[in-house]
Amino acid sequence: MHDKREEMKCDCSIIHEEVVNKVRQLMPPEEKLYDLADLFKVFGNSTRIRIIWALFEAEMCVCDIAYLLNMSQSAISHQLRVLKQSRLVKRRREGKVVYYSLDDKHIELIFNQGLIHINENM
Amino acid sequence: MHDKREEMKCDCSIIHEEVVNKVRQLMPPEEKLYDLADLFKVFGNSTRIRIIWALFEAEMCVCDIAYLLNMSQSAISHQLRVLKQSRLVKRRREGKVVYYSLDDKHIELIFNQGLIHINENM
DNA sequence: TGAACATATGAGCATGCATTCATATATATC
DNA sequence: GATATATATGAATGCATGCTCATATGTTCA
Repeated sequence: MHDKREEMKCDCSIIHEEVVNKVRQLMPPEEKLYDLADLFKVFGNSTRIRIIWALFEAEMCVCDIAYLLNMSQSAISHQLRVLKQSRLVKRRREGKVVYYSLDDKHIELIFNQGLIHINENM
Repeated sequence: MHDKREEMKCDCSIIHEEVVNKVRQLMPPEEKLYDLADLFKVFGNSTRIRIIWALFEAEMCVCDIAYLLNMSQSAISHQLRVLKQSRLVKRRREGKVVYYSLDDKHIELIFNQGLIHINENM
């Protein structure tokens, strides 16, 4: 039997064990928090943010987006792939052209809350 | 006088100039979108997400958080620094111990929207 | 003052990620 | 089928970032 402390990565003594235990119970499952971080990771890039915001206003093809954001077609295409994999956008092919649009109703709410934060705190 | 196309980074012809112009007008200023991406970047890391969520439940010291998340004191301290710089947490010193708590009312709304997204889409 | 403890921080390292470049795929038109 | 155009994608590259390790700072107490 060895002391619990020896197993700990945190190299300090626990100070408020009761608080920690309470918090541990109240927190969402680890897995959810990892998923949440992954979602925000997608939003944490200005190119993707700008693509998403552009798609709030209208469905657009890859070329439109690249022109709008003044970036290469390839760069946009790579990022659209990321957004597609996160199921945030959907595509529709019409001949040679592929149109992208948003595939989620919550994004706008999340973004608007984010903007409120920014406008009040910076 | 040279063709507008030659200045473009996107190596394709524009297809829907009207749509692009409309969208350009409707989008928030570039700067806001960069700030928004920066905010989400902070949330896009599972350690920071877990710290923030823990602080929803109670004020805690660095040591508590490190123990709760089973991470080193140094790692937590570095991340608290990031959160502090983004004005998401505030600190209060009491002797040797520094207590951290949330410094923002919007975070919870943003996170809850994020969770709604995750729960419906995964 | 000096020892003990909580926290902060700089440097180094390893990994992740966004873009570019070259090229492949898909579709339409001749 | 051959060409042109829109999009997709793999590899390479350069930069950002999260953690560790060592150490500094700040505070208490003897």
